[in-house]
Amino acid sequence: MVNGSTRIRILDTALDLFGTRGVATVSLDDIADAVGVRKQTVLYWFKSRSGLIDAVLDHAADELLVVVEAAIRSRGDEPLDRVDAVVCAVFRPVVRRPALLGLIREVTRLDESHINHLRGRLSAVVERCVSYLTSEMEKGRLRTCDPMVLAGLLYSTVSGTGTEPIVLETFGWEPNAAGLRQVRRELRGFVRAALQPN
Amino acid sequence: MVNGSTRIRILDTALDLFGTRGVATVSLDDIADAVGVRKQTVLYWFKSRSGLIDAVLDHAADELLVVVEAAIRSRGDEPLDRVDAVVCAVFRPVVRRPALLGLIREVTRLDESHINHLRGRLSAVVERCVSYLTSEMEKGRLRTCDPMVLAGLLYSTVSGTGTEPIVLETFGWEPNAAGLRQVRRELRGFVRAALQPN
DNA sequence: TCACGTCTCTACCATTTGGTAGAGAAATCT
DNA sequence: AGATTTCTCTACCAAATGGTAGAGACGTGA
Repeated sequence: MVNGSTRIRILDTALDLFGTRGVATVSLDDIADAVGVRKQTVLYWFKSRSGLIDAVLDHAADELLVVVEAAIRSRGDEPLDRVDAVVCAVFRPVVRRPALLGLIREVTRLDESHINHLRGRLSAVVERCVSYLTSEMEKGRLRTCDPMVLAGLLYSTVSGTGTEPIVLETFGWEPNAAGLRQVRRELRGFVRAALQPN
Repeated sequence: MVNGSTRIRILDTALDLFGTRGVATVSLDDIADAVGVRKQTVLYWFKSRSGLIDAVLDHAADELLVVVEAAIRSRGDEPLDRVDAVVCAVFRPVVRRPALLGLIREVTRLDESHINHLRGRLSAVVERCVSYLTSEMEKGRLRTCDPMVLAGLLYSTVSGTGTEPIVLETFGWEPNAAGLRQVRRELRGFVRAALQPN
């Protein structure tokens, strides 16, 4: 019988640490300590630090894909509603699992092999989003612009909002449940306004 | 006479490395090598790594403040134009000095003392922006919403777009001069649409 | 019972890191 | 000229890091 529990606990803990503190600042010892195990146990389950990183990225991509796919299918025909659903879906981990988006954002700091690894996992959703935006623009139901860059802008806005509480605090925001609801409300309004057909 | 040249070269190089590769992944040796000097020379000019980080943050804040202040004053009365000018101003370093925004974004990965240091340097502009947005909303010349959170959203959108070329590439974007102009055009349109009074 | 695979451990290693101590060259001041 | 300050260097060091080697505990199937 394969004992998955230790492996999964390592994966979960690593995701949290990588996502909140940044991949580069987290050592194998940090992860092992947090799990309550020795570093060599981590290296038993994952053959190197680099292998662990890839596994954690997979883990994160899985979580994110499930969430997004569900949201894309959820609501009716109107594109503004559908984008809104995706925004809400992506924002949910901000509350429930702050490390998730933080980890995705780490992509800029990883080296090429890890970047390509993650890209491979996410490219399907990305393409779906872009082609969806394209078709809705052609129907005149979204503000006309470059759908590819628009997708990037949407990503930046949502992920930035979710991963940079410190910046929001600088703007005077208070990090609590009410504050988060407020941010989500404004985020939805912002995106809706930005996409409104003209 | 104080020889500023070595000090300044260290500061500039450190800003570039910290901003592009992330503060945590850059060692004093990396910086020294890039400057063409020994690590101990770096430690002569800055009493510790932490001190260097603060100095680099100051350096970055200075550059950014000049740019933003000029833009705020530049254009006429219409708030959409003025915000547009600031967006363009902040986007300029993306081309000219990509590390600058990247470094500011590193704030989430720094420890509290550095965060507060940077906050102190930027709080004045931040407050000005928020109170400007507030007053224009009251006059009905911007879409009404929470100005504080809006400022954060604008920051996220612009900085994310500028600092995550890798993500944009995943969306199919090509990183060259034409691509950057395209991104800037879309960014301006996006922000304008999002702020349009309703 | 015995062999085998699973799982975590102790012990160790080479490399890299931030940082200290202090020497020596060169410019500047008296 | 002699003294002092400015600047960069060589030579170290202790701690932390990713990784290897291999032992021991444990359960399972033959």
